[in-house]
Amino acid sequence: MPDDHFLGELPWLARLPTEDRQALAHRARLRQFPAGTALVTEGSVADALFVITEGRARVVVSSGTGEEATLAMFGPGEPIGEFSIFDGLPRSASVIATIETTALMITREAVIEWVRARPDAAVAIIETLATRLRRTNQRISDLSFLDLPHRLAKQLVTLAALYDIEAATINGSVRLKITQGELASMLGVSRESVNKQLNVFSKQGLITISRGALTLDDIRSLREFS
Amino acid sequence: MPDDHFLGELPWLARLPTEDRQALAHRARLRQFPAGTALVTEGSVADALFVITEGRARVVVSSGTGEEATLAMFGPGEPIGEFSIFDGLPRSASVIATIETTALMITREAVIEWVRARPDAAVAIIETLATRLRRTNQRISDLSFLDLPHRLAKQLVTLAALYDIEAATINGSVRLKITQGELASMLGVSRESVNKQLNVFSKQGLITISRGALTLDDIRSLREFS
DNA sequence: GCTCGACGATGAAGTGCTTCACACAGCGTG
DNA sequence: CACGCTGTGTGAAGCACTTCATCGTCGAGC
Repeated sequence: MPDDHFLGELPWLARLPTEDRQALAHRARLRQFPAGTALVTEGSVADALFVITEGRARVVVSSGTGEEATLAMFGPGEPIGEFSIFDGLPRSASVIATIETTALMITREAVIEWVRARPDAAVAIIETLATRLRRTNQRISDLSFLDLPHRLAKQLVTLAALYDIEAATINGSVRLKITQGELASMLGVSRESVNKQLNVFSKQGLITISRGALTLDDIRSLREFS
Repeated sequence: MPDDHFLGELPWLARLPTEDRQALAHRARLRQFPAGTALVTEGSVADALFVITEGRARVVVSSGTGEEATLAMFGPGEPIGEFSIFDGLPRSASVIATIETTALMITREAVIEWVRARPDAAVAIIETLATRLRRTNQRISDLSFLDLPHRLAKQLVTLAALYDIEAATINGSVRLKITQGELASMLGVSRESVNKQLNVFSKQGLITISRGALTLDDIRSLREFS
């Protein structure tokens, strides 16, 4: 049985009584997703909610012509697919594990039933949706106000904060396991542009580039640049 | 006292029992906002939720350098500031009435108290947040996949659908009361670019341009173009 | 062990949008 | 009525990013 301890650590559930969390944990099943596989696929009907326990996943939409844009990145503790659960509409995006990922899966009926009986839980969910909406709005304003160099710097700093929890933080520098193509998809620009700007940062000594990964050497400078 | 009838017509409240709606209406106060005035201002603390009864408002964020981007447009029936109410964080954007607008104002405490006692209401709010999140995500993917002409066409069609409810729909054509500058701010491009593309549409006979307004003459063509 | 695909690097050419500069029309107001 | 403000119209120049083309490199799989 999936541990209730984990659910207890989630900020958005922490203040609920233990018995409530247990009731939810009771109905959850732990599932594994190898890197590159989809937790949910665009267009399908929402039949479950996921909570990542380990790993990382990205939310992607794809255009008609095969391009894809990354809407968000999720790490441990973050719920996925909350809203498709509630409004019953087909999933508006796919969620793909970028690395080996495990997630708690809770069926739609279980969640709805659980929430209906617990107003406080509903408020908790409203809050997560609220912060998500804030983030998304922030992204839109970034897209319209900031140029590539600043968006890239900001994204790197944000990712660093996300990774910080688990990834190796050696001597103030953070290593991000991410490809330039993935970054491009997050920023809404071409892979080549990302590459060129990364090399600029690299020459400034802010980062070092390696295959499939980046090391942020001077996060402070990156942050104040962004 | 603000009418409960109006609340009853809101899709996201319609299925609640009348007494619940009345309880909410009881705590609401009707307020007027002349065109150009702010219902809420960026950075302030959220102390109330608004539901537009008449008029229209746009959600704007402003960059440091005075530019502004429009995140969303809201018409009658749509709740504003739901999430700042719940997460307690300062408002992340301003909401400005584009035309004379009246809205029901309900204090933060009243809403929270009301929701806590009504799980179904919470679910209703979750649903509105969900659809809003969908819209926002859609916007991001539009921003990264579509160029100006297509985004513009799409925006016009969307606005037409919004206005359709109330505005004059004469002979299949819809008149939008909006300036080119406002459109530019919604699309994240310059006013000049919007102007040029509008003239292209105009020469194609799809729209006619007038001061402070547009008339969509061939919505079907616009829609299939977008 | 060799091939193939994914990833990174880089330059040249093209383009979509911006910025700037200005001109003009409608409309409210002193 | 003249003035100013707001909104529209338009061209020239600039630039940020794209597209295309090519190359090197690493790692995985037959």
